[in-house]
Amino acid sequence: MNEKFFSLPEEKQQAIINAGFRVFSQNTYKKSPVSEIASEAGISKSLLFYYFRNKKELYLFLWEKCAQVTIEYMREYGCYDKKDLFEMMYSGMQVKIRIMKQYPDMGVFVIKAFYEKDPEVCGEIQKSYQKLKGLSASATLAGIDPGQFAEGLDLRMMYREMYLASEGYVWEMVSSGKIDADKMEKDFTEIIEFWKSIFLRKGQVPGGTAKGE
Amino acid sequence: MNEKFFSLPEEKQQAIINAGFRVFSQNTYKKSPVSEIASEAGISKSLLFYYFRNKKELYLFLWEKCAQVTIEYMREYGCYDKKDLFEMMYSGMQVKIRIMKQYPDMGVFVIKAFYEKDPEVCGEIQKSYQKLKGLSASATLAGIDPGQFAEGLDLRMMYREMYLASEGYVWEMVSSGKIDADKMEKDFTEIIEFWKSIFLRKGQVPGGTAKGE
DNA sequence: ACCTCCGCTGACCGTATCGGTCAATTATTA
DNA sequence: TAATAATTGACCGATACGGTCAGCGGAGGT
Repeated sequence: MNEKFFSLPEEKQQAIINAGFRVFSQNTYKKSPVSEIASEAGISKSLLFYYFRNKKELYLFLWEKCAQVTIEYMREYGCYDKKDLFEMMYSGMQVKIRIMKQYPDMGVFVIKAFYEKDPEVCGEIQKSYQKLKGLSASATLAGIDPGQFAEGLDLRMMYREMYLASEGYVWEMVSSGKIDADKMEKDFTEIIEFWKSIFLRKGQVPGGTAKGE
Repeated sequence: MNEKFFSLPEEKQQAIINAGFRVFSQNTYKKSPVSEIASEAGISKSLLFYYFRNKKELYLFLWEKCAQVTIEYMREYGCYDKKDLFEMMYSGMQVKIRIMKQYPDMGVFVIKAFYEKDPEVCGEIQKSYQKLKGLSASATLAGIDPGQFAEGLDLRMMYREMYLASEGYVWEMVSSGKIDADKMEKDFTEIIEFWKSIFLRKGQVPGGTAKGE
């Protein structure tokens, strides 16, 4: 691809990227018109072909952008070095919110790309996915003090429950069409407070876990 | 549409319907080729145009099929007259499993159709949706005995939590590509048991709620 | 044997759209 | 103003689309 793309003003780059995410996430690879991406980004089709040699290159660039962005934000929000489970869930959700705010259609694009069947791209997609595999969520319960939780609580199920509920929440947001980052943050802290109220051992010093609020 | 469609063998009807769901759920209305639907259903394009006058009629038929199927199964599984909250969640999930089993792509089709922008169909979609509105989930917590739950539990949040987790679960299943009804049933009863263990008041007669197992 | 109905198809049509190119036009810089 | 870079509209060949239609082949009636 043409390196001059990166010297474009940030907003223009994002406009192009987001247009790509939108169109590719709404159609199959083959049925996604480059012209639609261009016009949605506010540039001509010719210019888009000036930055990216062809459709495939654009598509693969977007795919790699997803990985890059995810890793970058997870590092930025300190997802890798959280000790407290609730803090971990919280910063994980913050990353999702942050990404959805900046690239609203990235999430859907990722799964569509992952299951894309078109032989023109599916090979490269799968290959590049193998490289990233180890970095996946796979949040370990290791290193978490079990003593803080209510007696007899099944920790594995608790984690699964929290994971599913947060997935359900972003799914609800995604499919509702509109993304309100503030509301999401508010909703999710409420959910986390609820989790604390039901999962943590009763009779603890209030606010004694993590940073509290 | 041609009424002869309904005198087709059930399996052929379903093949056509599922092919429609698949193709329309993967592309925009305009970019969804009728020919692809036909070939996936194992019939010729001409025959498909024999049953449905045009693309729009096929699309709208599929849309109404969603409502019909949902209502039918919710009635069949007694979703409307469950007193116990966990039983309600359970039968609700059973309906989803049942539908996903028979029409794997219906769920995605519904939301895609709902947000379809194409002026050729979006008017009709919205109009017919208004008619169904009242029937939506909107599961009421009224009629549920609050005494059975743990002290100080926020019932509204509990319900929201359960709802989100189950949404998250079906989302996980849908996006994983493969649908294993047995596994889903097993997973979900496990989740419900977990809910009971954390939400119900402690020291109750074991198995005293609902039908237990 | 012939006719007729009917489920079903392949070939076809006019049009629209697609990926990609390129010469030309405009903005930028020196 | 000259040279260079950014940006575009028009264009091309190929293909895919929605929809039509004449006709095939088999089942039954006579």
